[in-house]
Amino acid sequence: MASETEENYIKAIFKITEKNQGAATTNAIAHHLSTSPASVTDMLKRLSSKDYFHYEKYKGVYLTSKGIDMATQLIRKHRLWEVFLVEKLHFSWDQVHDIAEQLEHIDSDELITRLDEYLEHPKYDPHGDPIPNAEGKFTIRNQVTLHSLAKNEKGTVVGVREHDTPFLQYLNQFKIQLGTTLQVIAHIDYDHSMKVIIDDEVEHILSLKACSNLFIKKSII
Amino acid sequence: MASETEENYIKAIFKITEKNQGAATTNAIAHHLSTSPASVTDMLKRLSSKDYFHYEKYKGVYLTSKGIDMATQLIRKHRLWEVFLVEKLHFSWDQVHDIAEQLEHIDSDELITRLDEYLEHPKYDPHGDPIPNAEGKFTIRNQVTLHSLAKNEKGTVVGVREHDTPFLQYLNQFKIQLGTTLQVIAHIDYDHSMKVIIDDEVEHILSLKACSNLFIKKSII
DNA sequence: ATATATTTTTAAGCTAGTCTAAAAATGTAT
DNA sequence: ATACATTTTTAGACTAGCTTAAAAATATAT
Repeated sequence: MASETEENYIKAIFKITEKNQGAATTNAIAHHLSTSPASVTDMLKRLSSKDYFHYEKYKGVYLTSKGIDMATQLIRKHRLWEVFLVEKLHFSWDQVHDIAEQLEHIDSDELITRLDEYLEHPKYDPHGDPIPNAEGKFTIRNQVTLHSLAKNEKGTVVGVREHDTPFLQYLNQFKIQLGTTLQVIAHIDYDHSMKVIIDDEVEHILSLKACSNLFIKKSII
Repeated sequence: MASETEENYIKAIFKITEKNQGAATTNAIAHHLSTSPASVTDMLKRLSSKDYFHYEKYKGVYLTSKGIDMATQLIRKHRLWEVFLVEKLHFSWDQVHDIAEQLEHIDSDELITRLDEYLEHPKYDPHGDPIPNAEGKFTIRNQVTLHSLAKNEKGTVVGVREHDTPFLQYLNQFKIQLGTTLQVIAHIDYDHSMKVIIDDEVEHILSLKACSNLFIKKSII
């Protein structure tokens, strides 16, 4: 059985390669796990016998299918727990990450099977991220960033790119959550911010940063 | 923050002293945690600076009120998770111990507060053990062992002394669970087993061992 | 009270995971 | 192509937690 640390390394490598296309570098892993590059090198060497990834000195690392499987199951567990925390225990979407980070390491297949069933097989977590099924398959969805919408185009919030508390609380403040409808009033050239109507009611200006981190499903108008 | 190992030591000491009246010995702790006596001595020495217990060479160990608080909170978390697993995820009472053993180490006060509320503040876990409230107070109940009931006396199953799977499955086989009513037909002198009527329907013979591990709330007849 | 058995502690050493500091390799700019 | 900057690896050392084997202390039986 893999240790918690081991699992965190595999998940970090998965997330980095997913974002960067190409091998996960020592520095990137160290940064992701808030540890030193020396510790990472050390760990990569020690774990490379377990066939979760290929490691060659100075070349970074990429997961084998065994490693991808493990990472996918961890993501499944993390996201199911997040659904539980929000849907059943009424946490808000900015409070659940750290707790799910612990819960994802609980070791019981039966538990996850039953939790998934209890939650009625959710396809997306409270941030709109897809939850892989027991076979590791993600449900892909048509989505674009708010920023890419043209003037007058309309859509529904289906996800957020970043999960950090400040961003989520910024959205809370505008009452923007999953399912909120947004319509573009204007692109402001000066700073690339956008004027939008939220839920057909109030008008607000959202920053470039916020607009590129909001995932939207376009409405057919 | 206390490590998982540390928490397990404190809980072990609590359970041993609770059962034995008096200090928890090195051997007893080692046995409880399936580790060597040498490891225990080592750990007791290292942890004794943290004020969870008093330690004197060759004298065993007993918890301070700080240690008792920690143990009580751990027991609270364990038992609340067991209720969740049985009530919400429909595990049976013989399947939940190992999973709760992991879940009890999740570190979040808010999580436990909300879980307790979600479960509607249960007073007892699926084995009939009392769940301490947030202040650490246990709800005591009038109970006796089945073995102590006299001929013709009647009562309701409210708890089990041992939680091991074989015993719980032995009870499943007779459809004995929390709430089941039992009436004593006869004490059998030869081996101290008992003849009982289960839920006013079927008659069975239960062994001495089983009878001393079943907690009963007597009915007023 | 002495011998024997049991319990506890000490000593030495192992693994997982971490660190800092220095050395080596790689990448980049002129 | 050389010099400089960055990244990665190596080396040595630390902590938490564990082990076995032997020594010391305590308990028990005659």
